[in-house]
Amino acid sequence: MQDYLKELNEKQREAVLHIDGPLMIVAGAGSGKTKVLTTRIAHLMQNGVDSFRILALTFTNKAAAEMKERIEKILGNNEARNLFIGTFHSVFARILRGEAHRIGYPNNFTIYDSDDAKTLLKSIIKENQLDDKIYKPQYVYSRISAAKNALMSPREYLQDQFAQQEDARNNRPLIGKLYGQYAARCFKNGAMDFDDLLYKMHELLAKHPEALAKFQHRFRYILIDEYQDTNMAQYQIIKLLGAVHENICVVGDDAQSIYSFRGATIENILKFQKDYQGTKVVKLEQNYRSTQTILNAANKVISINKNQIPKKLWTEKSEGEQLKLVSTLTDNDEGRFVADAIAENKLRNHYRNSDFAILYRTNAQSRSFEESLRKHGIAYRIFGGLSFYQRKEVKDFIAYLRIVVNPQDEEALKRIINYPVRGIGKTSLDRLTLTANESGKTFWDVLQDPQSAGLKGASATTIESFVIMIKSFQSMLQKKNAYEVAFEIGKQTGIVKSLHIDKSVEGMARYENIQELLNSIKGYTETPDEEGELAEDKSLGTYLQQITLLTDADKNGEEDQDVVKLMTIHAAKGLEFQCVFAVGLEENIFPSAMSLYDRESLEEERRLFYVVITRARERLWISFSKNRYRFGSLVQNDPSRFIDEIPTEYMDKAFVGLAGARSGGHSSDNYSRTTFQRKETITSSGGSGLEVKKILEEKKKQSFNHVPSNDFQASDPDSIEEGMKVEHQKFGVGKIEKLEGGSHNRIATVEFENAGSKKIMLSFAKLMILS
DNA sequence: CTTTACCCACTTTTT
DNA sequence: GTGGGTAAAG
Repeated sequence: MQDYLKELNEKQREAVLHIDGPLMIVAGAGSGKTKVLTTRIAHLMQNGVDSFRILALTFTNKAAAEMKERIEKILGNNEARNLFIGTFHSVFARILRGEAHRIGYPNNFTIYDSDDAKTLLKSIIKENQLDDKIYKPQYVYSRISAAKNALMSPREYLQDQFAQQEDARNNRPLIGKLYGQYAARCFKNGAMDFDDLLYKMHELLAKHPEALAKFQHRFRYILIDEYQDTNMAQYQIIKLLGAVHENICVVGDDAQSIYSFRGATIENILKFQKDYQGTKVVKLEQNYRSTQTILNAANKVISINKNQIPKKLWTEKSEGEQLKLVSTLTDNDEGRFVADAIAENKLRNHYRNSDFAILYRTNAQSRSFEESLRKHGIAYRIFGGLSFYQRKEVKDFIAYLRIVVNPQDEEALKRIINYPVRGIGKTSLDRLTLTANESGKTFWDVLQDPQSAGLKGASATTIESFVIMIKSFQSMLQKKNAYEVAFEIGKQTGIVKSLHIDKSVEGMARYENIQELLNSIKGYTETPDEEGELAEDKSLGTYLQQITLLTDADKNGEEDQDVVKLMTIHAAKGLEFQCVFAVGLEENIFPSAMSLYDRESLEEERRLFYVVITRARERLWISFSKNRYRFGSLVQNDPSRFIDEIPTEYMDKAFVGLAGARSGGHSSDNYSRTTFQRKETITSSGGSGLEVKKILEEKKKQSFNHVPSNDFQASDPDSIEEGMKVEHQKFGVGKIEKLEGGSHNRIATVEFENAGSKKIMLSFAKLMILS
């Protein structure tokens, strides 16, 4: 038996050894899914399958890169380079780059990211003289996206009763019309949006038998990661590609399906067996990641969902620590708690920064953690959010490159026609657009002849010189490489110079970003071609298509840095960490306010909760805050309903204070209540930075740094009386000032020597009577 | 045509 | 708190 097979358990081996015919692997969280996938590919190659004939599709560039790397390791040679591994979007973009002419697109088509798409939609909405408060670009875009993901053309959309009714009911009956105009404009601009990469790929295969045959032949073995996240379009493409040989292997976990908002449907995983007769099904249920306790909690939570493939994760690992439930008064306190806990656990349990992850529901929640980590001097990195290539200055610069490659690209043109300011204003622009739309010419064509749009004098001449400049860049492309052209653009437009002069903090950051962009182009042009890449070249066009599909999370090379990682739960899927902070567990945030009204989306939120729990190997904190700033004003939320779904036996509630008490009535479960509230003393005191720091340090001491005495033992709460001297595990020594309330929820006001005055619920707090 | 000053809507999650 | 869009002033 080959070495690589010895490292697998029985089930995993079963999956790897299956070579021909459809295979579905139901892989629970942490069950070694990537290992199986990579080992199976290596095994195929060991058994004589040509590496050029294997296609593996993932959802993130990172997952693809990791797979490639691991296969290389198993094989110990360069054969893995020939594999076709990538995201759905990047693989299809690459294929379309070679085949686009068949469907009437230029091969150097532009890829619109969602910003470009929304900008274009906005102008179309305006042109139709519709109110963009009713026809919100975002909303229209998501409707169009849904249509494309369901492989519905504009014409079909207009004929589809369900879609029409839906739009009529929402008082937006013209979406179908907008969809048609949008698609036409994209086509005219030589541009595809993200969804088009799937939609057009399907069109290519469905309408062009010779192309279909070519790729059916080329890809003898197809593997798909995260199958539960595929949508209709992806499903149909795979079906077409695999129709002849049916050597399709899908890996998925219905419990981790969290992308239905993007058109993903669990249906795909559920109907796989029906579509492919004789599918072999392998279930991977042994978890190699988390402790027993974490797994128990996760199993319990997910069992509440109705729709799922039954499975039960188990582990040989030890029980481990309880989950720690934390409540704080404000979001800033939450940030401080997490930073404190990281500092403490690094010392006490010898963790490194990189062992920690802070995972939240929305990107906007990162702020308080950034602040507190910075104050503690703990290195961190935020993943997600705005990608480098989406920053304004970078996009502006890239717009020039886009024009040079594809002058039909109207969005890019409009973006930079007056950047830097050269005196082509709104009035001229409107005229040009109007003329272009009326004559059916492209925007670029109209620019060639500004007089035809009724422009004369200064505006006409500036446009003429703009066109000449762009044309000179285009001709440069013949003789010079991408980097040299980009450099010239930066120089001749004056962009680089003007950013260099700007000495404000933002200005300097922008300058650096442009330099980084130039460096990245340089790096790209100078890296030699990889062997076996299909239709791969080092042109500017390829570069542009690639970077549009890049996310911030994909930035490589910085992975081994010892930093705390901050990201959304979505972004954390597929990753694991020793210690995880699941933060912001509050109603309206997690579960999100948008998901509260139907079972389906609430179950998806619960799967998201399942995902965050199962990211943790050893320790897991779950935190919520009573108050939180949103849009600059304070809002209050109840603790998330999901907290109640974890059995109390798995939870340590030592960090839950009065601050977390429910205000609503549906509390079924009491949290232990050691008081954990602190008054905000430093908010707007206007003191110097140094003073603020001092106060912060003082506060830190007060709240966490008391080490309980060795013989600490909680006394019977009923025997506590006013005036007694007591010790608290966290707050230290204090004196009982006052007792209130009845026998079951007596509240004591305690004056602590170091921590100030606290209100404490006696039935839950652990106090030891000293005298 | 460009700059400035206010106003508002904005927060799910991403290739 | 922010960023983008609009209206009025320069």
